Amino acid sequence: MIPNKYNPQNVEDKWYSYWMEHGYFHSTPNEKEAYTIVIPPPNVTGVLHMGHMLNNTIQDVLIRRARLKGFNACWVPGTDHASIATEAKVVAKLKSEGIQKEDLTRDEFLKHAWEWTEKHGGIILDQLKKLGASCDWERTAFTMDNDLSESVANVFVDLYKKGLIYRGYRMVNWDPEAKTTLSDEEVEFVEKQGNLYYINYQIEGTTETITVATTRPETLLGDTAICINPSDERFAHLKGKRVIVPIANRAIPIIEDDYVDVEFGTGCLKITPAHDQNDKAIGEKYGLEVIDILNEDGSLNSLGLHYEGKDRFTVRKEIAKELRELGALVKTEQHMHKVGVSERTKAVIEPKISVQWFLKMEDIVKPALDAVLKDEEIKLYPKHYNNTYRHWLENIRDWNISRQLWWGHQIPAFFYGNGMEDYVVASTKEEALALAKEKTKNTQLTLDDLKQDPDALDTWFSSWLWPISLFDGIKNPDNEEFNYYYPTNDLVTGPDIIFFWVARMIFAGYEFTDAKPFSNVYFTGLVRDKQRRKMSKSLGNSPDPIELMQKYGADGVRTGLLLSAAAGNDLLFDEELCAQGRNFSSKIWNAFRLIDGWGVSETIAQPESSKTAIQWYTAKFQKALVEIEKSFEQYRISEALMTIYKLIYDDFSSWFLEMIKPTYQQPIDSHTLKAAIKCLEDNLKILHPFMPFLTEEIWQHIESRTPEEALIIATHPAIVPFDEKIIADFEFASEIISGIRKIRKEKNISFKEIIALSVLQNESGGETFKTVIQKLGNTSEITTITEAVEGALSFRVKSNEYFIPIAGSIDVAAEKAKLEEELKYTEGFLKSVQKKLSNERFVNNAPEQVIKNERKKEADALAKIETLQASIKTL
RNA sequence: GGGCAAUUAGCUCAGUUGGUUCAGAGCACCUCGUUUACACCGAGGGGGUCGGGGGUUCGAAUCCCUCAUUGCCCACCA
Repeated sequence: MIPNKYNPQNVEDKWYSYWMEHGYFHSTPNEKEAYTIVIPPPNVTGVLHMGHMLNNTIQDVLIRRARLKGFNACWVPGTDHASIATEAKVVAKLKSEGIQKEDLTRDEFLKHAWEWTEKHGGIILDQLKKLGASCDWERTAFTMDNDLSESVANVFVDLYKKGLIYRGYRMVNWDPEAKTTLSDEEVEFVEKQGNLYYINYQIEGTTETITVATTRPETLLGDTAICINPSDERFAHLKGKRVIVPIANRAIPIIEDDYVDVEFGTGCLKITPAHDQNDKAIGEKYGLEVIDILNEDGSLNSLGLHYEGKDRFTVRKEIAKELRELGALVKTEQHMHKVGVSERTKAVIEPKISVQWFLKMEDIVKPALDAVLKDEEIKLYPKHYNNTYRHWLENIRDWNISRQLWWGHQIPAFFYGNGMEDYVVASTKEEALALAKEKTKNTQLTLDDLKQDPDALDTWFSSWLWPISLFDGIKNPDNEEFNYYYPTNDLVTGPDIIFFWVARMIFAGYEFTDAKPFSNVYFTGLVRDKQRRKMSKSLGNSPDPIELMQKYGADGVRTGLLLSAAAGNDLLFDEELCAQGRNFSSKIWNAFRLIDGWGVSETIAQPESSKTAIQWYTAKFQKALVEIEKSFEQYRISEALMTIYKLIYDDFSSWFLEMIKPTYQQPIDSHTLKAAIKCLEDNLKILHPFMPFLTEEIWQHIESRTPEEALIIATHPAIVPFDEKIIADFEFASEIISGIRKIRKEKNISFKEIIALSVLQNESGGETFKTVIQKLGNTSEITTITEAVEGALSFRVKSNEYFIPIAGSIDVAAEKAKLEEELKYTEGFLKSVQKKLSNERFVNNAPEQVIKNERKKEADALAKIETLQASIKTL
């Protein structure tokens, strides 16, 4: 009836459906305390990778544990529309069909995008089900759901009214590939080998030249000044003069500013306000003209003269060539520098001046700083992320929230005229009309006169509301669900989105709800391969999670991942880990089969050894429980799992079951069996968060249970006081058993052969386990003796000496050598202890307890030496 | 250029206020074992001068200084 091998494939789907069917994942507010997690929403069209596996396994462990501990556990799943990423995919797909985005209207494009979303969306959520994720699927959300979209619009309007959102003509990051602006956080810097070009500019009206060093010669067409340091003697005579821009043949002024570093390059800088952040600042300071020479796609416009229509990188090469031909290029040098690229498209970012929407950050971050750093309302794990967090918040700049994209939340600003200021901000077009009428005093305005800003909002401008908007806390802040589930408890995510998402959620929490969005943030590490390389599609080093789960079972993969996921460290993934997880499943399965196979007798008495075994395991289990609790408090989840792993593998299977195991084909007494099943069940409960499928399967095999008795909603074992002494005594006993086993092995004595054991006792230890030692060592009753046994094999535990007489001769010389070695070591040990004790300063300064311990060590060593010497003499 | 973290057994990591059990765990490795839950196993075993150097202390993996290496984050030097 019970299969020999545990087969996850047959079991996992069965239990997942069972749990779903009975609504165990679904949560509604009740009298219990809530425990809430919101999922970091994966990209709607994404597929599951190992990072998701780790992340969501941890969340599921936390949620399942909370459920067992009696909380009303609610894990809200969902997906993110991922503006840039999804739009890029749709554009690429259309392109492959010969359709250009530019040829479509916004509505047509969005129709394609929604089709794409519906086709690919949610795959990842189904994959999470395979993992066992116990999300409340009835709450599944999407950042572009109506409610969530309305929340975004409302928040925009609110911030605008508060004066925190403004429209500004600023230098922003331009992605020529995606043709949109990006926030500073979406730009990453990569080191690239480039050239430093030394270019001569002729001083107007002379033949003299001045040399400028630049990495971007193509921007020379947009130059509107040359800048020198006012204290630079070399150029003193050029002050107030003008230079001719090569190729463009325009005259531009030479200006002076301290900003210029005399040491770098030629000490002379060309100023292109349209294409460089610093140049723009200088340009504004000196009222310089702005000449923007680039198109949206990074090609040159008509101001690029004969280079019009050519890409900026092509122009860079060609312009260098032309300058060389003109004799204006003095030299080029290789130059390593950091180049900003788009986090999404990897295109080199172009600084560009344009009118965009910004969110003022200065005030909004204030409560978020204290919440984490001062009040510890929100705790980050590992804690050192506090530093990163602080640094970012203290140096934050205004957030550019507008994107020149269609896929996303369209900005709720409506233009009624062509002027910069001819707009109103409102969450609906109707409200906008009313506002516009009021503002313009023009009652003739109609809806058709209003044109909504075509831009969409940054994706993160919706996800920062996630923990709030999921419970409708923006539009309807007093609703029951929001009051019940919010603030959420734990957030599990990667440190790579600490700025994008985590920090901004904290801002939003305090700004819109006056409360923290969550209490704890657990940052997982990155999943890498064995060689520490990041997992990536291009390297092909990322295993398919679904295949892994088919091979090792979801429980096996979960366990494998978590076993090596030390808190806050990167995880070096190795398929071997999953094998370890699967082996652990088998081990538990077999332990269950053993117990299940025992016949039971109501009449036979409970052996002493079994009684002891149960007392001991009960204590041991409690001790583990305390450790596990502590590990969870610190989010050391891998340590908690390891504690359970060792408890079940070593203490339960290797020791406990062997202690109580009846002789072959004999029944077990009913007391012991009952207790053993109770122990097994407790094991299943604490393991369930990690290995939900296997544990539920065994749980239901043990006896038939009603849906109300399912393991997933069972009651977690409580921590109660336990007997420390019996645990210590077992340690002693286990050393005796090991000693016996070692001798059996060395001398090739079969385990079936009963041996006699006697002890020369100097200290107590292992007494409680007398019958256990007999059973597991297969020895006769242990006799206490007063003199060493001649011609017997011996071993020592602490200062006790144990003897096993064996038939036939023993190798006296070898035994003697062994004993002498042990003696030598003990004498050395004694010497070091005595040296310590004879040091007056040690005796005077060390705490009493420490000295007492040293004295005990000394006494033990002396006793041991005595027994060793006696044994050697006997030989 | 600034900041943070790490460096302990072949690998991945524990090591809480310096002092029993402080040199540990899991995996890997070696030996033996087809014993009646499990070879996806059992029993036993080997393996580290705690990155280098210096200092504080009776005592340092643990505290201080310094150097080295690695990783991460941040920063407008053309």
